[in-house]
Amino acid sequence: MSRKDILGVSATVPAAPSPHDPQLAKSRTMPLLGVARKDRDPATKLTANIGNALREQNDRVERAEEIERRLAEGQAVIDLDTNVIDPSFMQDRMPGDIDGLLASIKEQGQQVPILVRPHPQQSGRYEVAFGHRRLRAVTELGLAVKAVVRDLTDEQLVVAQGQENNERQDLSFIEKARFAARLKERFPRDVIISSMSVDKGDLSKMLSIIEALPADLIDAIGPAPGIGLRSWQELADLIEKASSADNVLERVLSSEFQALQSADRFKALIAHLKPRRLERGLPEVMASPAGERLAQVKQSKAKVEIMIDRKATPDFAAFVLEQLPTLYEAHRAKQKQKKEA
DNA sequence: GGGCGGACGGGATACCCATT
DNA sequence: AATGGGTATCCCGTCCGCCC
Repeated sequence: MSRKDILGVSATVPAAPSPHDPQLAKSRTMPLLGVARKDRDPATKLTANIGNALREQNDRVERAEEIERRLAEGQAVIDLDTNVIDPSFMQDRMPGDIDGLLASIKEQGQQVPILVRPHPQQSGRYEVAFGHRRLRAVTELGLAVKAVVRDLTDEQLVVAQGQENNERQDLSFIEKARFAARLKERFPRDVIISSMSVDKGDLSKMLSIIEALPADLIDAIGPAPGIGLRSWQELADLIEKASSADNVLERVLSSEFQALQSADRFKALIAHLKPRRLERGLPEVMASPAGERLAQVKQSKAKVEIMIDRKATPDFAAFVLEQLPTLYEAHRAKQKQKKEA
């Protein structure tokens, strides 16, 4: 699968704009430090006694130049004060446990930088494209955060955020689905598909699940790692069919449910909502009058599956197959008789 | 009899395609 | 765009044969 290397920080294809890059040529202000570049012509140098204030200013210019040089080389990782960083306008992850991350950063420092962009409305501030959890951990530890700064459009920001999530693959299905639903409020489907690397069919299902399930119910269940599309779809179907007396949300918020892990909470809810085995119709297991297990029967709207255990009744399966055409003929004859009657 | 490793099957998910 | 369904793949539990 080919992905846009929007970050320009890929190990194999480093983004290294040329010095004539129009992007660089036009950036004569330095958003990283909020200062404008002063041309250091000889006349400036002659004012040797210009005082500490100007010297400090030039120091900042030097540092900004260094940062811009490293940015141009696609490898700039800078330390930023966490107070000047805002979360992405597009939240993706439900609040979760960051203890492991905290311990790792405490021991080894922040190994992987976060990606930020200059805040589109407030100069001197930044917005996170990805690395929200790392930012939280570093903030809790009271450290400066290592960050890569990129000028990103809204679209690029969410694509970057989505791609990072996909590469980590630790976002649960429902978190991805919610992220997709949030993206849908602002972006066309093709942007969402490219951001999240999802199939359009799956995207459609994700969005319908989010529409079908009350937001507070999803919050109460939590991220439910390991629970995928089909399970959530099953829940949405069950919720739709649930009687009004069945106060599902209340049930999930009960202390009994909340004591469980998120995924177990989900499973418990499914078990709670699933109709008990039907009294009517064919039994799940067909048995002979003597109690011998003959076959297992699964029924759905579209089909009936009969599974015969070859070990238990070795010749029975072959016999049934052999008899099917005869049975069908008998069935047709019966239908014919009914019509004529 | 107990322990171990490979084969196997079932369940769940991801990916994909066809149809409406 | 929505929906339904098929296939591939992975994971996990169970079974079975082999060895000690």
